[in-house]
Amino acid sequence: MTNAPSSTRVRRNERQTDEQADEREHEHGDLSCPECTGHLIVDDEHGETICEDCGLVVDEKSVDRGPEWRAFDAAEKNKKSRVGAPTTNTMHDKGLSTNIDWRNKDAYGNSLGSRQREKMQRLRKWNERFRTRDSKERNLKQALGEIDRMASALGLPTNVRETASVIYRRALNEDLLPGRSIEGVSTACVYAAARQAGVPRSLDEIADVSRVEKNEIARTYRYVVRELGLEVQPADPESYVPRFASGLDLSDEAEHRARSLLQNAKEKGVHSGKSPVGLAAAAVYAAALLTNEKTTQAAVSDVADISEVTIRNRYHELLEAEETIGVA
DNA sequence: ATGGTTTTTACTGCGTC
DNA sequence: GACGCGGTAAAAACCAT
Repeated sequence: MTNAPSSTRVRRNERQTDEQADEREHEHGDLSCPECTGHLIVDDEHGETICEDCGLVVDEKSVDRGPEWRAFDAAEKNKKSRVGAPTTNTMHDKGLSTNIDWRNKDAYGNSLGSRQREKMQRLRKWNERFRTRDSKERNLKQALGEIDRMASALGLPTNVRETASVIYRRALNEDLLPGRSIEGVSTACVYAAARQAGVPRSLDEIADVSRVEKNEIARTYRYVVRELGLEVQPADPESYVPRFASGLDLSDEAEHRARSLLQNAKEKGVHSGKSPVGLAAAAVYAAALLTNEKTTQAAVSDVADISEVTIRNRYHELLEAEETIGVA
């Protein structure tokens, strides 16, 4: 940013958004503003002397020790601050938290007395406690953001997001996270939550909005489900029907038809071992034919992410099941 | 790792508009 | 001739063992 020394600038309300700013500003003796005779304040952060009342910038000679660029809120400010140790992403807290050495030596290398040693033990213990708690908070915050992002990308309702967050929290509390990425676990939580809520999304759809490989999602999902004892029934083909139907602009009648087709199939036990998505897609396609609504296999395959071949196979089976029911 | 099952890919033929 | 549909064989993916 070109720090043009304009003669009179006015800064209002742009000031201290965080604690640190408090210390940088202090009263500037008995000087008063040439404009309004208000108090002058030295703002070391920006190297300016400004009027407390009217915001007039009187002097801006001193060195700017503040953050690199302008910041519009506290978070951004922190990010752009020049101070602090270099951060690393390899540690859960980016290496910014306090570490207490395990050696019982003081700064000069002398051994500590027994009282001091005890004190250090207590400090270590508590420091550790706070540190891990903090890391969990941070972890959670990031995960929740991620969950929200994916959920809205998938058009999932808020109750699913909440379920996902709850699952995530549980995973976090049970220490399921170490060794797994936040991304992966939050994705798995979304997947699980969507299924539990009866609005399942296929692994492929999930993988599309996640930064994690499908394989890892599946693995993490199984792990989370197992460890948390989550009960997730195998996805019911019917739960896919509404989404596909509306994606194809089909009538309610067709949708209803698809459901009854599926129920029939269920009774005949046609659906064991087959992918529920395929069945649902086939049912939707068949229903569209039966209600004389225009659809193509290609269209269904597109909205359901299932190959046309599979749709054909399934929908033959569906119709067969329908006939045998009619005969029986 | 392996074998069995399901799904996908790729290709072909048929009928219709 | 392009399109929708049906079928097939081989490859790939998936799953339980």
